[in-house]
Amino acid sequence: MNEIELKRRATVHDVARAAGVSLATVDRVLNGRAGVRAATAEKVAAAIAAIGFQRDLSASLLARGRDLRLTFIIPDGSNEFMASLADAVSARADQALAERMHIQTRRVRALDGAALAASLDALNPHDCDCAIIVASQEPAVVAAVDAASRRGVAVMTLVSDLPGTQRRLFIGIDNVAAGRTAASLMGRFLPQGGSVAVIAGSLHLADHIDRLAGFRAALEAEFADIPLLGPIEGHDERSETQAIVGDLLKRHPDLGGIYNLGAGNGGLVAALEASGRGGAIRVIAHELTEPTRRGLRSGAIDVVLDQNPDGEIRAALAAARTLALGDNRTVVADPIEIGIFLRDNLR
Amino acid sequence: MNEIELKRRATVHDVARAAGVSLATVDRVLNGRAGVRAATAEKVAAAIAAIGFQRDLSASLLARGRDLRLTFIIPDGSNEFMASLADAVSARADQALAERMHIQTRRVRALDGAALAASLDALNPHDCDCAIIVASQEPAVVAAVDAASRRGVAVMTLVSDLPGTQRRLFIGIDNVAAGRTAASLMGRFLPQGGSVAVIAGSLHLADHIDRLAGFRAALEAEFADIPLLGPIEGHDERSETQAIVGDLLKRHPDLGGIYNLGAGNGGLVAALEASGRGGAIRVIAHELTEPTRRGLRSGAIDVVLDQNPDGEIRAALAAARTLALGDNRTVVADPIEIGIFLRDNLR
DNA sequence: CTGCTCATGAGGTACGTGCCTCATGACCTA
DNA sequence: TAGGTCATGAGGCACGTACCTCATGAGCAG
Repeated sequence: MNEIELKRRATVHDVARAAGVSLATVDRVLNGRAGVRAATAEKVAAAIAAIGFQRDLSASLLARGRDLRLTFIIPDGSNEFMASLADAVSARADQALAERMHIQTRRVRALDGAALAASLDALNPHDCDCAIIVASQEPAVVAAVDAASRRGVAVMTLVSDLPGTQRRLFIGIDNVAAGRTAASLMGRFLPQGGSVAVIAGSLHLADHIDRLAGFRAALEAEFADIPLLGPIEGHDERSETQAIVGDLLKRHPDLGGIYNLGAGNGGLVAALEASGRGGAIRVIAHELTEPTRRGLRSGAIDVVLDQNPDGEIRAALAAARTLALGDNRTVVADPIEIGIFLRDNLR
Repeated sequence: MNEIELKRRATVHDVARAAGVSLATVDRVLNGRAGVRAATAEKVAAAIAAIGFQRDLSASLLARGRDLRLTFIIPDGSNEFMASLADAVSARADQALAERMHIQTRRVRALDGAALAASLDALNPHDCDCAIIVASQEPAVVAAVDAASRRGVAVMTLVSDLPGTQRRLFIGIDNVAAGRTAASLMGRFLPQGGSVAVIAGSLHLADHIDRLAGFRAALEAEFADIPLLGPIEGHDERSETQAIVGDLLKRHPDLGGIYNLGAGNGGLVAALEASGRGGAIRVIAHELTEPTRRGLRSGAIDVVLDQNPDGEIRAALAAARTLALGDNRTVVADPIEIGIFLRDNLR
């Protein structure tokens, strides 16, 4: 009656038997070692497909006495979200180690393509299986990603993608959708006759570009009469963003809303509070961090769109494990959801 | 220069050495076998704590030639969310198997405590390490959960909790917060002078009770002048809910909003569309399923609060692995976020 | 002291995989 | 035909843990 041990996982032994070869040959094929005729390798590959063999990652790591080595490269600076991303990484480090994943984190100057590229160039497959980077779209970074990939260091992008490169996977939200959502909420909340200003961090960041595109498209489609100011680049810096917002508020008395699709929210909130126009302007920002939380509570910010750094790190770790199986099929990660936060559902 | 193999994970050998006992004794302690004096067990426990030993789950499962056995018990019926929960389980089955977790799913009649209890009673530790159930608050279920726990079958609750029992963990959203969020959005979106009706599935479900409490409290605090109708129980059934909504619309011409905190949304949307008052009533519902998606697109529903079944299953599997380490410390799971969906950010 | 129980140690095998050595035999070339 | 190269097989050891058997010695009751 009990259906215990119905199915047994296929092992390398099963593959050997099915392919009519020895264990050693299966091993040579699986681990890409030389000394196997193409025809024999074919037989083995066919057997693997036929019986649906999947390498046992844990046993493999155990046998090699080796942990998976991951390197996170995260922008440094006054961007609170990046800090929380780094925090999320260290919060997972212990759990990851228990699953034989060794995590290293490096911080590089934000929006500095050369620094990111240099950091990538320093990685070699001997001590890093996979690099997880927050990419900016610059030629040096593109080249470094492809070079790392050729060297045998898999690369995944986090938060901001780098399409058209050898990066194996992007972990992050659908930023076009995020921009659309911002537009739709802005349109609903905006008082009659106001204009909307858009602030971005950098137009070299894929995520910011995507948000802007989504925001523009949705606003045009649903609220075509709302005038748009910007985008203005605040470089994700607190002080620069503060200056921009202060200036906007001073020079545009008709300003009804601000969409900050980048970081620097400390400056955003400070400028709003200093202006005395706090609750009168509809403000949408990104990422639940200390300044945006404060802004939500005080009413300076109406909506925060969030991408849940902790969930992203979790997804990245899971994806890295899958990548490590050496699967050359496309790896898919669980999608990261866009969180919408109002004053009322603050975590 | 390279910092390879800085730290080695502690093994049972290290524990034996640190405690000054043999491997066999460490093994007896770790696996709760008899034949160890209390004083010796103490020494081993102290050594484990001192060197921070953590059992390697993968190696353990490998050695036992045994998968972790998990049983999901999910309500059956016309509740689309429960269907998507079951789908999420089967979607993860393969991946779980690759990590040596064997998943079984059972469906039992919704809101039928006796059926759920019987299903739990049928589980024995020989073929089930952990049961994951969607609980309803009934004495038979409480008893069955505690009995299973005593028998050696760990129990976790999913979606709807069962506090005051031996259940090891609850995986789900903060339903009080969800109710508060619904109230806050309803208050903002509601036209002047309308009343709000609340529909629940069952007041035996902890999640529904919590949502109701949160909704009431927040509405009272922020929008005390909005009259409340209900709660009316729709038993998470499509047709019953449809009848309730049709009746509400007919008998309350001043009705401004509906908060359906349970399921049966197919009926909700059908009744709204049939009434011709589609877009005029502010409607908030739970769970992104086929009917609520349709409702969002057509404008019949304004907001859907979602709890991401796929993420819940993932969290449940991760938690089950942690539980299996036999850790008697409290296990914590990643929190599940409340998703807020408007027409604009539909996945 | 004898005979017993019981805590503990010693050491083996197994799990699935990686990596190593060595032997064998087929085939090619000079 | 001799010598070489090369594909393949056979088998062992290791990783961290589980589980088994057997030996040893301490402690105790009679």
